Amino acid sequence: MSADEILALPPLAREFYLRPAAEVARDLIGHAIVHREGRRRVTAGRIVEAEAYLGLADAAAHAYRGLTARTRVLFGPPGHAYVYIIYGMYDCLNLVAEPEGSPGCVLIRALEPLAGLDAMRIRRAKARRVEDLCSGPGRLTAALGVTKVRHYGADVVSGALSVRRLPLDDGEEIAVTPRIGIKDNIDWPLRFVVAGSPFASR
DNA sequence: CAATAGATCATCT
DNA sequence: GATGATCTATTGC
Repeated sequence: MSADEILALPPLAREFYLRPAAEVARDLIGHAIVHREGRRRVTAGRIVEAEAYLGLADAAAHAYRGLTARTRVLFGPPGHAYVYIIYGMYDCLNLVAEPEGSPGCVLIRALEPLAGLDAMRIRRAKARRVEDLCSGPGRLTAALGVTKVRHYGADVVSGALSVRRLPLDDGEEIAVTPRIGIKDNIDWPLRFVVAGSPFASR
């Protein structure tokens, strides 16, 4: 897809995020994450994998232990980016859902690259195949140039980092599984993936 | 192939 | 001071 085509897609409205996190996570599958860096430079990918984190009711969620300096934006209004660093090295991108005060969110786990593949290959020099560019939470942020310092709290409805409307292809199905890499509530079915997508993480 | 170790630091106890 | 919503390289079958 060309940068112009991507930028012509309408952003998802704030009301989209104003629902339970699990619902938002499921409906987010297929839509595009777009990072506009400067006038013509665009990196973008289609969400093929996402997980819901339920906040105060979910021991696996960062917000479970309440409001801290790190989790501040989770408790704020929906449609914003919650970016955190994991294992001292990797930035992970979440989208805040649910009304202000209710800290549900959606972790973006994998993208299918759509635009700016050249920039992605430079930032992810170790990835040999296209399928490896964005197939993991730490990978997609590296590929898109999303970081905590630049994007913590960013408004994804109107800002340089946005989520835009892109329908699922005919025949595509969404599979539901337990979440990955957590220790609590490991059986909750809150991970959503485009069934059979080669761009999902393991 | 699968299993595992090492990298590296913000965050919370 | 311990612990991660991870990724990569390496070892061993």
